[in-house]
Amino acid sequence: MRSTDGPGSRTFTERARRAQIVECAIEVVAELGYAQTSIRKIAERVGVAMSVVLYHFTNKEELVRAIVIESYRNAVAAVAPAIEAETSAAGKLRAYIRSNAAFLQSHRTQYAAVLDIGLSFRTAGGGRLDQLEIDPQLLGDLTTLDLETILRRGQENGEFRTFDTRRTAVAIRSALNGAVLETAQDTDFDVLAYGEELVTIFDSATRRT
Amino acid sequence: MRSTDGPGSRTFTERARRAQIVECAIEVVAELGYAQTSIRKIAERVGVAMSVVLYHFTNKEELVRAIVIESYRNAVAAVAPAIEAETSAAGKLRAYIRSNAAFLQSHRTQYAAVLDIGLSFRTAGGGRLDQLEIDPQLLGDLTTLDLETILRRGQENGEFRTFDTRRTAVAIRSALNGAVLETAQDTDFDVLAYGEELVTIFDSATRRT
Amino acid sequence: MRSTDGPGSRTFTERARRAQIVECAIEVVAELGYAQTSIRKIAERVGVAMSVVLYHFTNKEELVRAIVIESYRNAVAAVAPAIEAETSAAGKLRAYIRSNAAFLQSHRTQYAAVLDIGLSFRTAGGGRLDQLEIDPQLLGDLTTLDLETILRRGQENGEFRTFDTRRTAVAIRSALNGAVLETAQDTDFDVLAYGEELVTIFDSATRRT
Amino acid sequence: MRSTDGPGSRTFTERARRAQIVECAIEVVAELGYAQTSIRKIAERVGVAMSVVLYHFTNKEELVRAIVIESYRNAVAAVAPAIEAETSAAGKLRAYIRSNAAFLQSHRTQYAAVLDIGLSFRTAGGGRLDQLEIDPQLLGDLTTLDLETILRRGQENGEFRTFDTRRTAVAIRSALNGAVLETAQDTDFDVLAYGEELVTIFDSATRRT
DNA sequence: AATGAATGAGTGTTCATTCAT
DNA sequence: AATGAATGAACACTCATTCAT
Repeated sequence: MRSTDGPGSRTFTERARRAQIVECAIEVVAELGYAQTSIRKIAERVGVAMSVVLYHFTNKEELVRAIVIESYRNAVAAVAPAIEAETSAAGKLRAYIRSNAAFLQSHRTQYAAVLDIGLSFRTAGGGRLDQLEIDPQLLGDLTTLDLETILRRGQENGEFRTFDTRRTAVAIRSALNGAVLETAQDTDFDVLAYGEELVTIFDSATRRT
Repeated sequence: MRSTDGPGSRTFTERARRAQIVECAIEVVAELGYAQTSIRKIAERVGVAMSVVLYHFTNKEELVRAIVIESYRNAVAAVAPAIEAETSAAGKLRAYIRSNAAFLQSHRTQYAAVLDIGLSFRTAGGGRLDQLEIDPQLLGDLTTLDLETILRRGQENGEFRTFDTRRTAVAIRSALNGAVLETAQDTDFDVLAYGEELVTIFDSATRRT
Repeated sequence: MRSTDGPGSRTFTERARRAQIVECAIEVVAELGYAQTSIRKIAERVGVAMSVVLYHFTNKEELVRAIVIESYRNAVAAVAPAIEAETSAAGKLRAYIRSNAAFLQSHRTQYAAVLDIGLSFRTAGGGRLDQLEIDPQLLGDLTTLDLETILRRGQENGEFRTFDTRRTAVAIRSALNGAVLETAQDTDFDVLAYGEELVTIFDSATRRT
Repeated sequence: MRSTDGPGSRTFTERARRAQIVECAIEVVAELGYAQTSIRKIAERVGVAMSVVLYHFTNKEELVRAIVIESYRNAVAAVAPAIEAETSAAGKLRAYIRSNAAFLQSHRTQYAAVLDIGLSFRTAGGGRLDQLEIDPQLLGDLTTLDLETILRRGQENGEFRTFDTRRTAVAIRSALNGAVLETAQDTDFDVLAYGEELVTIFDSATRRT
């Protein structure tokens, strides 16, 4: 079993088990928080021995990597089409925010888990999630999803006014992430309405006056 | 030593040690993340035996509570005057964002630690940080700091247009918090400039058109 | 390893290890007293890492439960046949005392350990041994062993005179337990002779005059 | 402060504090059990700092010794007069059992505590309570209280029949101790009635037929 | 492909004891 | 006479990881 190889190198059974474990791991993290999640608890939910999880993933780090990749791909699959369906930069920005909010609401569990991992995870050396060095190929084509690119194109074609794209992109992503934390504390928080609020806010912040 | 008493009931030595421990704890959390922070590591940084920390704080929870209180008070002390110096709602909003950004830059470590605790901390019963039941008196007067109040007053006196104050407040706070995560990944991230960007964004999002 | 399952669900290795640990635990308790017994010390005697003990027993409470069950079963196996071999109530009473004394002498260590546990053990909630909620099935059929029943039957069939069965049963059991404490202080104490003395005492205390 | 000296070498204040600490210690042991009793908890009940307890007693062992002595003296004071009031050996035996039962009921707490200590306590070297080497002088004149002596004298003057005095004395004391354990489990247990039962039992076991 | 057994490092926490004041 | 501060040893327990089967 060589878990660093691509998915193609694995048998059907192996792929199925890995998927099952990743799925359960996401559930456990979402329920208990990453800090309280242990390999044993994940194995218990899957219904196998703890060592089975490590047989398929060698490392906890490896498992985390798999969770992140899987979640990213789900998010991309949900968000990308909506963005691609729009032609204008403003449309793409609105679609980005709305589809993220929608995905966040429908995949609340998964989103919360990944966000928690993103915040809590540290490598043995203390490094954060981005030190995980995930092969970009595994995440699919992210260009349409890159917020900064959307903003820059909007400026280039004159739809948007002048502002710092990097910082504005950070603001938008942070505001979206904030919804997850808010729902964690207040389960009645209306994420879709929040998304609309963000659309309004960033629309007026970006459009030519 | 009764850690539930007010600070006044403690000796000079005790107060000094507690302050020292809290300070080191903040550093450790900021460096390693809350999940990787242990009482032993904190004690090592202070240069005392682990049991000394527990002599002064009874609990890990007690220590966390002290960290949060200390940090909150610092933040309030840094942010409140700037807000109070402004009279208009728009001015208060700008002051809120700018002074938060400034504090965030100068107290990067502390802010990151508290944010991490706020995200990762769970009580023994699984409760989050707000279940910590901190005596509000210890945090000082927070009314001038309440973002939602600022927004509502601005709407009432006609400075701001109509929008949902709750959701907008969440967006502003989330955007500010996002800066912490961004600086964690990119130490060159210019927080003050980011603050200015947020001022512009939320100014145009709130002002009457 | 699921220690709540019956013994049948365990592998040979597991059963052997558990038995070995229980055996060593009894020795340590008998030697040092329950209060001074730690999992680490037990593990040391077994010759394994402390975590091995917890791998097999989950809890200290779980281990205590296993000790009690094991000892009880041994005692029942040693005492019950002698009682059942007798037909008269007086005969059963004599057999009860004698076989208990005999078992006590041959299993001095074990008996002392269980008695100590019975006296010192407290659950996390402060409950005593009887709060351990041991499945009665694991202890075997205890009806023939119930002292009060023996006494009552003897009264019903006219062998015994009138007396309070509950209180007399307590006296008999207490007197037997006392032998354990006595041997702990005086290793030369002749338990069998003590048993004969008790037989005489309680014979003359129960028989029709 | 020299705690090994007699009581005469202490000031009034010192003696008062010691008495207070011993009293509280007995209460704590009776409530929580000896194993759960710590010096800190005792100090808390007294209302002083933990170090005060150790200032007065140097050792935990020293404190235990004081508890045992104090309790013994109380018991002697309660039991001895009743025995001395009787002239016959049979009378003394009855008085011994009855006054012990009565003391046990009225000083349930204290008796339970001392019994618990007697069972749980071990010196640093693993020795039991009797290794504490308590100066017999501190306990007062115990000859009238010695059960074996009473039994032997009864045999010598022809009141009692022949039996082993040592073993019978053990049986009587064990039966009395059993009442403490029984009340610990069943608070409704009628100790005085139990005492009467023991009187009957050991009367018929000792008297000439 | 799966697993049971074992392990050592680590966790928070309690405790009796020492010592300077 | 009393105490606050500190400490190291011990405690039960959790965890990711290794390995033989």
